[in-house]
Amino acid sequence: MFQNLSDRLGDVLHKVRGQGRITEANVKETLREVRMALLEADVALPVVKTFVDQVREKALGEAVMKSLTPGQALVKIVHDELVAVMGEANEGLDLAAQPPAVVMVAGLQGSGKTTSVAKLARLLKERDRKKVMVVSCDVYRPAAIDQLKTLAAGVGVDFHPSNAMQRPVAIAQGALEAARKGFYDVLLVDTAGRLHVDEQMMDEIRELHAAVRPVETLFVVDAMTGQDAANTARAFDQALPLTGVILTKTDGDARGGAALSIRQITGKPIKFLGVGEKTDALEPFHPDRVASRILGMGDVLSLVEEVTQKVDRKKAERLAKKLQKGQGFTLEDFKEQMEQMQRMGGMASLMDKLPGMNKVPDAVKAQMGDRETRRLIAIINSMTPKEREFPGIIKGSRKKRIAAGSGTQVQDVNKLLKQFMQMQKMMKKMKGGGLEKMMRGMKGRFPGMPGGGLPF
RNA sequence: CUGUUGGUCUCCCGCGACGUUAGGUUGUGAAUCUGGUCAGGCCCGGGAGGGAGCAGCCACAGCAGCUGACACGUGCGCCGGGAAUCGCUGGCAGGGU
Repeated sequence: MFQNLSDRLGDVLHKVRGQGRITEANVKETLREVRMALLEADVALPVVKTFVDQVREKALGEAVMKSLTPGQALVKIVHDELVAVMGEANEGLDLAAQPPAVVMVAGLQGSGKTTSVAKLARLLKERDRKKVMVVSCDVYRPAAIDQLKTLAAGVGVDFHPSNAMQRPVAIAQGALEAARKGFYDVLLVDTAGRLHVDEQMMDEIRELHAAVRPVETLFVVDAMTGQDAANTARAFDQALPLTGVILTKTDGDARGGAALSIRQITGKPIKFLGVGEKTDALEPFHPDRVASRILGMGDVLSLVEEVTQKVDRKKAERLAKKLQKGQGFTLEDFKEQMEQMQRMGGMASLMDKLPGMNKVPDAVKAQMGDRETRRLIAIINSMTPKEREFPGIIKGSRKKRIAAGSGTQVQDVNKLLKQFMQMQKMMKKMKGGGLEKMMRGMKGRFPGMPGGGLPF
């Protein structure tokens, strides 16, 4: 995400990073380029202006000039300013109200409201252990209600039925009543997409808002609309008291203008980022982490959070214990590891968050990416349990069977076995160290990885 | 010597015992050369869709254990019934010397 912006800023700052001395002239030059980069990223002009001014003021202060590594200091200032622009700290949802806490979403057509509702429902259910109900008040778009119903079933939250013949306000009130009776913690209200110039529709949503009195009113907006996102948000805010923003489709947004502009223009915090199509692709918005990511410094914090959330603890522990007991690391374990990696969104999203990785060309990323991993998993899937346990028995005719069954070549099977042997050797070395040591070992190996420790 | 009556021997029938088999049942269950269903991966197709198919699962073959016939078998039983025999052996009755 934010690939272009990240590249541009990365280049600019790379130049100054190593410099031992910083003059007013090259600060000016640098800032000019930063400004260009931001404008190209479709960041709103006033935001760019204040941003650059702020950076200049601080950069010319004594702290930077006297610093032993002025380049580094400058980077830090840019980083801090980015954070400031985006709103300092992460703001979560405030659900402290008398349950059921109502959360309403609003936004333009096609911005991703319904999907965001589903994602949010899942997050609240899985991370915060809330009892969640969702309801759709979209009586205009065909099948909108069914869509939410399907999504709700997919993420395992309750859906309050409604149909296109009802009035939105009536639906919302009915749902609220049901949520109260069912002792739900949270009621998520999906609304129809609308334009802020459509008076009739804006009246409707005002009415809706008044009827359910949500504790959170989130504006859902497509990141790819750039600074326009900020403008529409502001327009909506004039009609409704928004409490925050969900920025969607950030995975496809190379520029980042929306993320950087919204806070400044509207004064509303971005609360979540939609980072993909699947229902687990919703991240809380942490300005500092996003700033780090933009500057190519990696977002190890998010990565760690994600790992702890998605790696199956029990399985990992079982594996660690098994290794400690000195039992072999089998193909089955190997497969499990790869599957976990897949669950984290594959290598691509993983590397997106690692420091220094944004210099790796996309082609390489793709190559070591999911496809290959999926094939490896497929190969192991074609083996019998015995073969997974004792790969030594896999000889010619077995290889032939496995290759045919998994749609690969015998060479691929050989390659996998070889990689597995290496992995096994590595595991043996780490025996006794437990999970932490294993993780540490892997982390150390990551940057120079191709051809190295991990099988990709 | 004759008659008679047992045992033995021989044969038949029954019962039993033992063995075997059909069947039942439980477990196990072929990497691939068994069937079904086929995740994943693969192939064809622009797509809609198709196709081959590994692992798994289910089943079947196989194997093992238990059970085991109103089915078959038995150098078996000193078990019952019958026939036959008078070869061997015992009892009883009558006659002769």
